[in-house]
Amino acid sequence: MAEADKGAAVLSQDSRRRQTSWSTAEAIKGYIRDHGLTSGEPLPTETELCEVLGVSRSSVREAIRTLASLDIVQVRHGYGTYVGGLSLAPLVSGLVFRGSLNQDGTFGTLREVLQVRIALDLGVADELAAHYRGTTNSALRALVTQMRAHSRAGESFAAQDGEFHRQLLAPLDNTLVRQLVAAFWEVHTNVVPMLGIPRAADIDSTVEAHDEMLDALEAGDAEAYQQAVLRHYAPLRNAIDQALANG
Amino acid sequence: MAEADKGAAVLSQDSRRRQTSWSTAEAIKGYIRDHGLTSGEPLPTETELCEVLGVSRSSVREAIRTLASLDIVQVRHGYGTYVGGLSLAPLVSGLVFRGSLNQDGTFGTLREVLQVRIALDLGVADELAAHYRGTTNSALRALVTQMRAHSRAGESFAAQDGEFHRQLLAPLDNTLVRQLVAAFWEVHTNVVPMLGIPRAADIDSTVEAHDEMLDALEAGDAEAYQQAVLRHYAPLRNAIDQALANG
DNA sequence: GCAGATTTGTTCGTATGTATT
DNA sequence: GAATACATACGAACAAATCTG
Repeated sequence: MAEADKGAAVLSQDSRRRQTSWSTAEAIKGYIRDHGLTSGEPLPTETELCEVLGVSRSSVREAIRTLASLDIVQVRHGYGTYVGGLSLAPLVSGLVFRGSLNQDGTFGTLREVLQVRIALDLGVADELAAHYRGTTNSALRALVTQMRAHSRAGESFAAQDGEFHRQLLAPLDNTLVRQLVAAFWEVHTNVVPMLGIPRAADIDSTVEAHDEMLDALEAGDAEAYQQAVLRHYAPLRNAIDQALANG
Repeated sequence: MAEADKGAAVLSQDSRRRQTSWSTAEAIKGYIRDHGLTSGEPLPTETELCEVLGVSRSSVREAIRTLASLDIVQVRHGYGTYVGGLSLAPLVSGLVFRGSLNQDGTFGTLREVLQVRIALDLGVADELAAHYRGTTNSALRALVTQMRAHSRAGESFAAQDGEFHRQLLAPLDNTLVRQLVAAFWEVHTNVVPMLGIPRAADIDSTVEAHDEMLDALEAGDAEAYQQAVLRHYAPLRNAIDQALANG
């Protein structure tokens, strides 16, 4: 585990260099790397790791718990420990917690998340337009139809919205971008209910913007897609600005 | 801790709902929230938390370790536990580990990180241009000068590059974006050395692109800034594409 | 469905290292 | 330097969950 340790260099090295729980976590990461394990494959049992690493079970457990919270390993009670999904779940829970700390921070977090979501959506315009040019996408259109129905009935369409964005970015050859977009969508939908903001009057335009985004992409027009993305986020952006101005 | 728990819903809810170490971590988060604690403020000692939460020390310790790995709390050996910086450190370490898993994944990770960095830099163009319009920034210019000197001497200028980007985005009224940019910069600089790629011949153009970015911003020209950003990343992008094609 | 083996989860007690006063 | 408070580490025991035959 020579070079890859540098990722943990964000922490104070010297003070933690000797601590067994820290080095144990690094050792387990090294074990995964050296044995070429990938997501879902089993790790040795806790007692086996104790022997291999030469530390007590308590230390192994704390190290495993640390790695589990980062989704590097996954523990199944009574069965075993496995390599985790390496997802962005820790990012989500951290940001949601940050947003839940205080009412001011909630609005601020949402505003900041919104700007990031917009930047990411705009940043993949070219790649998406190139992929969708000349295609027809009935599954995505169906989701918009469902969204429209729910919106007119005054109901939430979060599920369909999430699925739309997930499917829309599915062809992207960039796992990180897809995970980031999904993560910030999740933070977004978790933070919004904390605010108790009234249902925006112009929420319907968000639904229609999904259709416009798809229109633009199927026409291969990246710029029109970007404009539709901005219209898509406009109602929420207005609601936040208004709330920040009033509060 | 009613609604804010949803952030943890990414994990398998039912199986973890009853586990004390999981609920203990949630309880500590609730303690922080309910007492309005902010970064740097002290938490009760482990033994006090045991009494308040009614669980054993081991469970409290594992919960604290979980939260520490998410930078929600910070433990100072022999002194006490404090509310953490709520930084994006877990994101960095997770991505660096992902990049270290295998050689193929390293290039892939770098390529993906690069696309995200570009999207974020482009996404803040308007805000930066509005802020820098008509200003002169000697500190940033000095960093570019240092970069140029190091580059011509065949040395690394990573430190100055990181500082340049950090200072450039400092005026942004968006903590999340600044942290994300810094985090991905860190992942980037940690992953690159794993590849052993030769020094690109066109690396000098990266240095000059920093000057061009600043020129554009001081002129208030967001679009010129975006072009400079793309030029800034072009050498590395070429190196990656070439490596992916050859390997 | 049941019983037993395996594995993780929780707890306690004790000894040690570390930082502050 | 001494005293105090605290975190760190270890080992052992028992509880709970899961799989296998």
